[in-house]
Amino acid sequence: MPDERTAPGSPAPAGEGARRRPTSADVARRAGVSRATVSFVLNDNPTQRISPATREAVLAAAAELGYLPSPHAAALRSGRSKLVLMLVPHWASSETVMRYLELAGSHLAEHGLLSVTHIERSAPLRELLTAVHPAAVLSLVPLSDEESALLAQAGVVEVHGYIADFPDRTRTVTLNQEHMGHAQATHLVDRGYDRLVYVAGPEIGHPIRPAGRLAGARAAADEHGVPLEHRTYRTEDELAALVDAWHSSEGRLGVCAFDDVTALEVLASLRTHGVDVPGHVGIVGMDDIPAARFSEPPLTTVRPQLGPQALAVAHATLEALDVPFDDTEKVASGEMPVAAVVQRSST
Amino acid sequence: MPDERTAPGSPAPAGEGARRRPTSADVARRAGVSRATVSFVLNDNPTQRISPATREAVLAAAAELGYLPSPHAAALRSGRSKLVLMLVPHWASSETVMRYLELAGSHLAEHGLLSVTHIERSAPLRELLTAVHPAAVLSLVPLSDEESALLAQAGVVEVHGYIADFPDRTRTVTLNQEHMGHAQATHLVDRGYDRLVYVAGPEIGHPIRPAGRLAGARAAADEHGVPLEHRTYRTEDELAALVDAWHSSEGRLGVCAFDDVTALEVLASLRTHGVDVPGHVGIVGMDDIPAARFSEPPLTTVRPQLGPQALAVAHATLEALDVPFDDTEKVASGEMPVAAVVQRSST
DNA sequence: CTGTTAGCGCGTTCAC
DNA sequence: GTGAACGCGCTAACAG
Repeated sequence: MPDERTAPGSPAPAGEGARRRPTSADVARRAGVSRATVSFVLNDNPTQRISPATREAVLAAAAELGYLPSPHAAALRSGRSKLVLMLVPHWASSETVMRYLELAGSHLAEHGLLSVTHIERSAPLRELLTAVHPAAVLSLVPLSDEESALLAQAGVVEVHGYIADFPDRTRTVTLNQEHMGHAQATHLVDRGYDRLVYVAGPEIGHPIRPAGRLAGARAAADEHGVPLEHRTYRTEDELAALVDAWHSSEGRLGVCAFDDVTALEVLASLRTHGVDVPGHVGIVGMDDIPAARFSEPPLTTVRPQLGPQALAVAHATLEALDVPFDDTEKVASGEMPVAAVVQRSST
Repeated sequence: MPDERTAPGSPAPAGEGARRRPTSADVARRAGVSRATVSFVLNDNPTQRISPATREAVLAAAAELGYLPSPHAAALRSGRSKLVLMLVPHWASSETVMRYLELAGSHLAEHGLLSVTHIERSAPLRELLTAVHPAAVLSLVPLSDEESALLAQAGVVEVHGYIADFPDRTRTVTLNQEHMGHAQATHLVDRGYDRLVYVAGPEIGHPIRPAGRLAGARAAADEHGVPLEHRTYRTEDELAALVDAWHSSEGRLGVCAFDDVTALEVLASLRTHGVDVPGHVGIVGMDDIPAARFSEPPLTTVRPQLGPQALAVAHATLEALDVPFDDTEKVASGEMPVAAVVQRSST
């Protein structure tokens, strides 16, 4: 690691777009008042009375200078920042997850909390905390004990908004995986499939295990007295073998796929083998990706309900930070309606 | 808004994880040295000689206390932060874009810059700058004049890493759209299609216009003396009409689709109409989404090369911040190899 | 009432 | 190796 500080190559680091940011002192000077007054006006401090005249003068000066209070100074003084840091594992940066974070971020913004996302991998948490000091960290996956300790020491509140089933910690909201499998299986049973299979392909680079979804599907199968098997495949050939067996089986088989991409792969194999879909075999995916609409036949799928989840995690964050919020619409994290079947053909 | 501060529900808001963060003064006390010494040791300040003994003492004390320097105090003092804020419009939070940001973030991290992402929509930039004061802002889309002015006033460097063709500003790196269309058209011509169509569907919620990609496709068509038409559809019926016309046309028609989802939709319609793909009509998508592998037939597509783009934008950022970097691998932004054809069947 | 002075919070850095 | 000042916004104590 060539640890050259200021390389000889760059002679004058000045000049850059680095114009000095106007400070409250600048505003005070321009308005002909003290810095304290500026602060009182700009923060609408109710413990102080300021004449409309000076008030106007200060606001005008601030506007003309394009004054922005320094987050550093403010946070340093008050000890609390308005920032929420969302931690996303790099394998989870999907569109769905991003929409989830966006929704949660909107809710937090309504309560004065700004949120930014860090896609983990580029730098360890310890280093990250060297650059930002958020009021809270919202993690989509469990944090290690070291990381938790780090946050505790830094006085940063820890909130968990899991996108998969992980062991609960304090302040945990989880996108319930059981519901997903349950919805898939129920849909298939309702459509008259009298035998179920839960299928997962090779997991490519993410640690979400089918266990939760499978358990949900199994529960639904049990409720209806329908048998359910669990199958996985690692290669195209293994998948072909599965499909082959299904082809020559009796009755109507319902397939719950781990996700839409898996479902599309299975569906492709079913086509290749000339299996009658949805007549002999029915299949349901999970996620409702755009491509699901255009397969042959179009894929039935289950869409996660991100709205309630996002709201719940936002509430958990607000609560942890002692920010008051209207809890009439508070969502019970245990009863979140996380999945709904999207009706399409294919079954 | 019921502005109750400490809700009756939570009796003792104390005890929270809010233990006071240890400061450099704490470390100094514990090590029996001055705060200045602590700073020198922890920053490996080369202008100061510290005896190994004190050095050890300081490091030990810091470790025992779990000391983390406050980013606020550091930034306040030094005037510069190590943070890069990436701005993503909410319509662009796709997997591809996230991978792009992740790659750029990794490069920046190698040079001591930490990056966080803000998905625009939840809060305006002005408010955001109230919570974080980054050294640079990296935006994926053009900023408004107000926003630019805001950043300039705040002394924040502005870098553009466009994911589509937008008018260039200073420090702009663009994921060249022409290359994409060019690659699609070239592939089709190479496969013997003697007539081309560029197709775009209804754009759903994003402002990326096909113009650049279309122009690239046209250029490729011209190079080979092949005619190219531009077609758009808004509804399924309009698409059906297009496909119908193609069905009864002469020769071999090559279709360049705006993106993979569009391609899959067109492909579905081609199937419905019984068009011979890839015999009579060939089609190429753009993006290489996972689902492309499982359509009927599997979709040929073009994958954007994010690596060079990410590297280029990271370099642009480092340059703007006067951070020295090894520019032997510097990428010329004008000549970025942004697209490569992924071989599949279908054509 | 209206506004000012002074000092804090924390890490960095200059001068001794 | 240390003392002290600094960067910037907030607010308790105080004066007009």
